[in-house]
Amino acid sequence: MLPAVSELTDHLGYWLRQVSNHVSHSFARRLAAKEVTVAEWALMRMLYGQEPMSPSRLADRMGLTRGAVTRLAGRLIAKALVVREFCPDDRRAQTLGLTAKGEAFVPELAVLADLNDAACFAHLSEEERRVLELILKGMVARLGLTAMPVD
Amino acid sequence: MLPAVSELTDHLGYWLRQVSNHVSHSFARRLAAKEVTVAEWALMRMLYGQEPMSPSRLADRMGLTRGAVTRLAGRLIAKALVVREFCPDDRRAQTLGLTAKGEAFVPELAVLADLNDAACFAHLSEEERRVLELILKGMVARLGLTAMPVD
DNA sequence: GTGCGGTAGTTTCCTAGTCAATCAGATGAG
DNA sequence: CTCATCTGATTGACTAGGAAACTACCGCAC
Repeated sequence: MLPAVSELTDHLGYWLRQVSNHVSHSFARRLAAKEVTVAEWALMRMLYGQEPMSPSRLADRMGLTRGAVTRLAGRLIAKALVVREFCPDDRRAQTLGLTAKGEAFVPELAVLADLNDAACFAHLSEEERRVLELILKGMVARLGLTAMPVD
Repeated sequence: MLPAVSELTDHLGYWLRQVSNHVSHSFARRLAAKEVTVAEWALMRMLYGQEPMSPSRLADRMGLTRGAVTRLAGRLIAKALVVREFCPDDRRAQTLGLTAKGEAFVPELAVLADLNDAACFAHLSEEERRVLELILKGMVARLGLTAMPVD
């Protein structure tokens, strides 16, 4: 007889992951129609309405390594959505900002984010949404999470 | 003046992802101490206490492609945690099952899963946990999710 | 001014997925 | 029978990220 072992479904983490994955994949599919990935969206949204920002700062905020941001920024620059600018006063440093094209694109993508969230949580009652938000925000505060999740 | 655009933090999906990522990464770190990845754990847990099962079936249940399962199984076979057996009646087909070593390992890893879940949700009240579970399970049912989340 | 430690960004190598092409074997229509 | 078609598994090409080594540069102690 095998030792009894907890079921995967005994864990809240299991259900959380299941739902979170669904929401993210659903969003990824919507973004794909505009040929944008979730990470690209996240970076662009970070820059929207902000002063241009260093890759390191973006890496911190997005919870990515600097290497990942180098590559991600490279892809966005190739699409002419982001510009890299070198700092005159510190020749190591650079700054990333949205191009006009990128800036015009963000509101369009934000609509998809709104739609996705609305669709995914549509069947929850107002009360359920409120409670879920409270619990999740409470956990983030308690766990001391600061970086924005990309993966 | 730029068009106003919803904040990332306006979306429930944002908070969900943040928490879900934390829980998963925390679990991944625990598993790493035993040199196991989350995907490896998931596959082993699928096989525990079951008849050996085809890679295709595992792929369906885990929400991975068959190609991914081929590779994942390869890694577990290399660690002698899983065995591949060829079906005598259909020479295309095979079946994956736990080795004795793999079977003995699962309960040990299940403890880590329990610990992780307990730690991550420790500060929620009994009531909050109950409500969270209800909401998440309701969403899974509503969204018709069946595959187990791995990524 | 020289050199040393720290910092900014890049690059290389690795892991782990996907998708699509492929191979081998089963199966059924004629 | 036999051949087209379907199915199970594998493989190759590609994507995206992490870790750590590497490059270039700043700034400070002396």
